[in-house]
Amino acid sequence: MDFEFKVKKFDKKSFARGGVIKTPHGDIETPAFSPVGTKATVKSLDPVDLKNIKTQVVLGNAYHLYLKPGIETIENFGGFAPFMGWNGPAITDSGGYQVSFLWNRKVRVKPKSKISDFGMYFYSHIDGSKHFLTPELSMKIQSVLGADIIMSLDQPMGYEYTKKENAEAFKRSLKWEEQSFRFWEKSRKKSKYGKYQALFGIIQGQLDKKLRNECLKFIIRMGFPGIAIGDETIGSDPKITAKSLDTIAGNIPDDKPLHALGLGGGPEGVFEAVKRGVDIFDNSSVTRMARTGLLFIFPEDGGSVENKFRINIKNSSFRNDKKPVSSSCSCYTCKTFSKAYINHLLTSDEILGSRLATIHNIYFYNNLMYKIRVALDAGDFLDLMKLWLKKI
RNA sequence: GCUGAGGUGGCGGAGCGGCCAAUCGCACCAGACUGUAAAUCUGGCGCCCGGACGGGCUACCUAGGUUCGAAUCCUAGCCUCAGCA
Repeated sequence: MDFEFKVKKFDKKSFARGGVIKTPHGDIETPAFSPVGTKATVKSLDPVDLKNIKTQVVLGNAYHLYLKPGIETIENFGGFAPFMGWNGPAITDSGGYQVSFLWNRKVRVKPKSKISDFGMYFYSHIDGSKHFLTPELSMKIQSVLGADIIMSLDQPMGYEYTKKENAEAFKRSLKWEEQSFRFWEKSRKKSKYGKYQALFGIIQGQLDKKLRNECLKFIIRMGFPGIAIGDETIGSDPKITAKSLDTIAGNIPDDKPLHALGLGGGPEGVFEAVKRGVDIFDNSSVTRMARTGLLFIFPEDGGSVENKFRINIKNSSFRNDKKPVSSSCSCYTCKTFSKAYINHLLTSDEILGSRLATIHNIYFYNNLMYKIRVALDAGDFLDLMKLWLKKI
């Protein structure tokens, strides 16, 4: 079997589930966190670091890697994971989010990208060159990137869209996802290197239960081996994330893993998501926050919903703090260094600071997911959640 | 000693009669951060009135002076730097 998702334990009081995703490059125990390695690097860490902090899978991006170094280079290395020296399971994103994001957010760059039913015109943020991203191209890129899990091309709905734009985006995503599926089938569901790639359909629809489920049914009907859920409502506010996931909680088939794209909201967001059936998720802010000084702390160290389970290590109050970032954390950073030292490194823009902080944050997340898996196995997931959030 | 240049907020450095509590950068203090265009971005940053607004006070080396009004002009002093002896 090339790809398989198996639930080992269903939580009796919620939609949470513990299981395993089997991929050509190894197993992923779920629920799992995937650090983001957009440009074929989890910023500041190497694969040995990643393994040491129990990383199971990394996520790369079609948009960025297509622009640089380009798929010809990646192909010479047999995929982006071998390129970066990572031999475990990998995921790639389709690029849909990136291009829409540019268009949607009106950020810094002109000209903006243009989206039609045929695909997305966009201008490279690196050299300004014009490109046209279609479902076919995204699939082609992702085939070369060679990840075990790949994403359909979509156009996420957005807060800043008008009603009409959102309706268009929704329809367009269904169309593109179907086209992605067809191209994937045509390439016999395999990467350029002959390994099976599991294509995930992405559920759109924001907080609209009808749209979400229409999309979900379509994905199930098509026969995608996995399901992803995305857009801004999965973002950084745990309450909205919960609302968003409530629209489809309980409707995910037992044999399809559910991936939350860009699941933010810290540990609270993770619990809310797992409770509603999320099996795997990625999030770029875990590593970005590390670099900017926001480090996660366990409840034993004072982490709570109120402080979002984190401290800002750059705050002057830590300048002379000899204690580790988290005394109940057994990552290399916490076992070896003081808060004062991490404070010093990050406020001095020393590169070691980024690395040590990133090690801690990813370890924290992987450890949290481990604790959740253990709790699921023991049948007391909601107790763990209550312990952390002081509520259910 | 002579000649020239200059002394501005923690630092660098604008301003050269009113629009100056003083551009800007750094540092500092906070905040934010979704499928990473992020070692990024945003805000604050003389003191006081709790924050904003508004207001008060003290300020541009020191001491005087000119002026309705001076960081900006004049005089003296002190100090720094460069060149020459």
